[in-house]
Amino acid sequence: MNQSEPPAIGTETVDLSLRLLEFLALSTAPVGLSELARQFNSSKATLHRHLQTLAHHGFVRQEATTMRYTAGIKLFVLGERLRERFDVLAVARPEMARLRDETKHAVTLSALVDDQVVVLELIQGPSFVNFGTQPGTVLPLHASAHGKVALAFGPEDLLSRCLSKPLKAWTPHTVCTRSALERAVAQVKSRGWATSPNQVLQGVNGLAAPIFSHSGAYAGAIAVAGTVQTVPGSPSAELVKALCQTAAQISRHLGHRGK
Amino acid sequence: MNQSEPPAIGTETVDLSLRLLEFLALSTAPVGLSELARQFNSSKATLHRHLQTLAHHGFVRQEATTMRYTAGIKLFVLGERLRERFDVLAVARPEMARLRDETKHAVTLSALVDDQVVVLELIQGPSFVNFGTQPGTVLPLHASAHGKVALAFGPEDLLSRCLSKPLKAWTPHTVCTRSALERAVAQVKSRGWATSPNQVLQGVNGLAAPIFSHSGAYAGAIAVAGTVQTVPGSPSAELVKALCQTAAQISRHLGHRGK
DNA sequence: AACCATCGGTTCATTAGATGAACCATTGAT
DNA sequence: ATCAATGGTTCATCTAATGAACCGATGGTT
Repeated sequence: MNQSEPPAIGTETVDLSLRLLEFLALSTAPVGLSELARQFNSSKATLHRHLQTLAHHGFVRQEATTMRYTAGIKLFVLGERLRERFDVLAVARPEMARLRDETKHAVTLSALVDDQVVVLELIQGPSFVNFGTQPGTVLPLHASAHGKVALAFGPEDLLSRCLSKPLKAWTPHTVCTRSALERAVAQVKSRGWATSPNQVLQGVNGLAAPIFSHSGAYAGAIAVAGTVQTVPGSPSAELVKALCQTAAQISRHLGHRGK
Repeated sequence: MNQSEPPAIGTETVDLSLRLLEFLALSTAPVGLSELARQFNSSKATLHRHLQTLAHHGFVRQEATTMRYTAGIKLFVLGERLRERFDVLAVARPEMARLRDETKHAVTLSALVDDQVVVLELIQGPSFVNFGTQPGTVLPLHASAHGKVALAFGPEDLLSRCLSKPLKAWTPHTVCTRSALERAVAQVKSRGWATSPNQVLQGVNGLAAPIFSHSGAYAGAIAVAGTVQTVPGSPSAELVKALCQTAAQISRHLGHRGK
């Protein structure tokens, strides 16, 4: 991440600040000035000024006691604002809650943003085990149920673009050969839903179905999540039906007409 | 926001980019390059380069069709990461869900970050009316139930700092004189909970109670929200009890000992 | 068709301003 | 007492951010 420094598109100064901001947002613990200077092999003076600016805008905050730096609350506040912009969310939420009550599973909603599958909402299951992916998570296209639905029903060229990059094997069971993925996507396309048993994490599974907008374009997906016991790789007809009906209902609310 | 340009702390270039980013995040519609150049009375070339850099990092994205700019998904992704850092949230969530089921009201959780009351989580009520403040919202200290709890149980000097700035009257009923607020906070302190009927919005009310961490420090507050009919300014003893017991339970989970 | 006013984007000479080596003042461990 | 850290600051140097002027497209208006 450091010694290469190949591209640095646009304004270099801003580039540094953004890398700095992202670094702090992803660090779990507060980081000191010198440590940061080392990480970015830049001078302390430079980073100090950058941090000042970031802090002045609330993007970064400095712990009063240790003088170390953390990401600030502004990032969270602005991020939440953005979420609202995905109008799928507003119409999907009540339906997701109903599906949760009906199936007793956690329900997640994803959308495709810049070729990335992003989790927008998680409705927790009634049990106390905290299943499901947190909002903001970016899911792999080839291994998650959400991702495979996106590949099947999203933009035409998404699959080819996905195949142009190496497919990471998250578990020994992850499908990561070109032909196997193509077959899997074809299956998803024909039956209208996707599962991903043991694909990203041993023992967990997702069952996802697509949502379409008024124009017929792919708008996202909803999924129920659980263990391979509760949500098997070959799920019960009732569960599939409940999921697909909810997805269809959301699509209808978005103005999608007919099958 | 433009012609004054008084301070510009730290690196000026970064300052511009951050203002740009925030502007885009708060705009509801995509904005064009020229429009942005006008807003920031800066040249198109400059803004273009800034936008390039922001886009390269995913903080900004350009609509393919209109060429206009919007805030990107990165802001949301990073923001969600931040939320996890507030460990109150993880332990509070199941308790909040229970309180919701028990009281049939929406339940919100707030924390104090840099003297700001920020809503971290909203558990929707069972009804379909979408009450409660969305996560990411910043609440006023003097007018919200969350805020008054923070004033009563948060840092010592918070009240004085709050009083040093003018108190905005959100409604005709908003308490915004120094003495009235001091009295209100004293009352909250003595009885352990706060309400805010008609304080920020006519007809709505909140009922909040504090959460304390293992060290005894103020960790945040939970509140139920509703109309003044369902959550009256003088709420029923049962409702207060349910709220306070839940808050105490969360405090206990955080390691808080005794009263 | 010709016109004009936009739009997003690019070029390049000028100089503002970002940079880092060297510098404090503290702190804590040895 | 020493030493190596820490966060923070200063200032001369020269990188690199800047904006006027430019291009090619687009879309109304006349």
